[in-house]
Amino acid sequence: MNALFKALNDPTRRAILERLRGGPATAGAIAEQFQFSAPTISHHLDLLRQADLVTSQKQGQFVVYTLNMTVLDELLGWLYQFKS
Amino acid sequence: MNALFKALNDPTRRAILERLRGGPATAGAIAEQFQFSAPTISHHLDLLRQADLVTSQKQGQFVVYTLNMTVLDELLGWLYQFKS
DNA sequence: TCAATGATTAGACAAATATCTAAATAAAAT
DNA sequence: ATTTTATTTAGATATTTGTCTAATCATTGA
Repeated sequence: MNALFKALNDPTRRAILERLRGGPATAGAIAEQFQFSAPTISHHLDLLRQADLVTSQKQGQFVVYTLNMTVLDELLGWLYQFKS
Repeated sequence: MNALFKALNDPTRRAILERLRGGPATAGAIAEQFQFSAPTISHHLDLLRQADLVTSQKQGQFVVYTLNMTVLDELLGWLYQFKS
C-alpha cells in the first residue's frame, strides 16, 4: 500500500500510467513522450513496477511495459471504506 | 490532484483519515493516537486540509477536524479510467 | 568481432519531506 | 490577572526524492 501511494504521488508517473492505458509500450517509446532523460524515466518505471502498477517483459533489446490494473482494486477497496 | 496524492502518500495521514471515519475529532484527540509530537500531527492535518480531505472548525480552544469525502470522488474518477 | 542501439545502474546534487524542540497564540479556569 | 490547556507557527535537521551525467549491460547488425 505504501509503494502504491508513493508511486502515484508524481505527475510524471501518473502520466506514464495514462499512456499505458492505450496499450503496452517500450521504455524508449515512453521516454520520448517526456522531456526527462531516459534514466529518469527508467527510474520512474522502476517505482511503478515496485508498486506492481506495471509489469515488464524483455523482448530482445527492448523492454515492454504493461499496465497492471489488478493492484488498483486494492486502492479502490481502501477508498470505498470512506464512501458511506 | 497533486495535493490529494501528496496527502495520501503517508501512513500517518492515512491513519488519521481512517480515524476520522469514526466521526470528527479534535487535533489533540487525534494526536493522542500517535507517538508523534503535537506539532507533527498538526502539520499532517494541515496537509490533509490543503488536499481538502478534511475540514476544520474552531470550537473554543479546540479545533475539530472532520473528514470530507467529496474530494475522494475526484480520485475515484481518475481511477475508473483504468477499469475497462 | 566490433560498432550501434535500447535500457539500466551508479553516483552526485538540489529540493522536498517528516520530524523535533522552542516559541507564540488563544481560550478557559483559577 | 495569572496560569493552564489546546493548538499552531517558526526554525532546525536528517532523510527521501527527482533529476542529471557518465558508465555499464545486453542485444542486434555490419
